[in-house]
Amino acid sequence: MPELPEVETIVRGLRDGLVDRSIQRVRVLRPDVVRQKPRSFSAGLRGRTVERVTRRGKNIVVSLSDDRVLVVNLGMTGRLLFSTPTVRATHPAVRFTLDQEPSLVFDDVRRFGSLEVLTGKEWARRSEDLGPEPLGTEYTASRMLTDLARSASPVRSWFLDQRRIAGVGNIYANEALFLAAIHPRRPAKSVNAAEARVLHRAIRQVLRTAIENRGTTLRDYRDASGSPGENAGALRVYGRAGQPCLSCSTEVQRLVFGNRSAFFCPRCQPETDTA
DNA sequence: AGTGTATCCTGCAGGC
DNA sequence: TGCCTGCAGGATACAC
Repeated sequence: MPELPEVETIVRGLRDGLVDRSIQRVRVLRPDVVRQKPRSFSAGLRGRTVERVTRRGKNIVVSLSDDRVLVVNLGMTGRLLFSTPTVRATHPAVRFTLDQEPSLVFDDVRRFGSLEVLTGKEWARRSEDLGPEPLGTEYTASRMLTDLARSASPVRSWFLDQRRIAGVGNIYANEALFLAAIHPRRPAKSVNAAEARVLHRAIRQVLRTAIENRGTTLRDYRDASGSPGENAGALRVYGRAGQPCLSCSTEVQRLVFGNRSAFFCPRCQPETDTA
């Protein structure tokens, strides 16, 4: 569900209400979303104060006193919500009672999400396994080209691999490839320098626009206040199989590989490399 | 080493 | 109405 723009929106929405709050009580209602024993998970959080709320890839990173870090990955349907009378969790998995109202709840229908308490060092090591932040100033087109050149996998699959680039998921991978006129199944290493420049600009553009629109809500995604995002109307190919391409009116195609759907315009994104 | 497939889980939409 | 199938924004354990 949530990709970089959705997680960024949630993080921004959590900051004000969470920084300087202390965690008083943790109730694990669904142990399978917690990656450690519920007792040690709770013990690692209880009594600690929130110092920062940041994002790394698709992870929400809550930095706490005593060198603890709560890392939340939302999976497909996870939400991290301030629990107010108007915002009710439908599938609460973990509840956090703070020193002030409102409390915080991790809600997740499918329970593919995960929560974990780490030390700062453990988190730093984990973070090294993630690729660069696509919106970072140091992420250049030439860096992207170098990384693409190392992989023979389909470029859409390349985007989804968090070790290569952090935070991109299926929606924005497909959108960026459409903007760059690159077929989703083309080998990553077949993307040439000129195409990489366009693709680099495209992924950053797509992610920035989605952040401005507060994320894409297709079904489940909500921000920390329970509000949906407004980016769905900005999507050009994702989920539009059978509908006309917005550039050329050719039918948008759906193709399944790597267990995920890819959406593309066969005319705007020919499979044969133009390289 | 790198890549593709199967699996975790629930809910919803569409076909019959 | 109900039953069935397919599908979903993610990550990961495995087989090759």
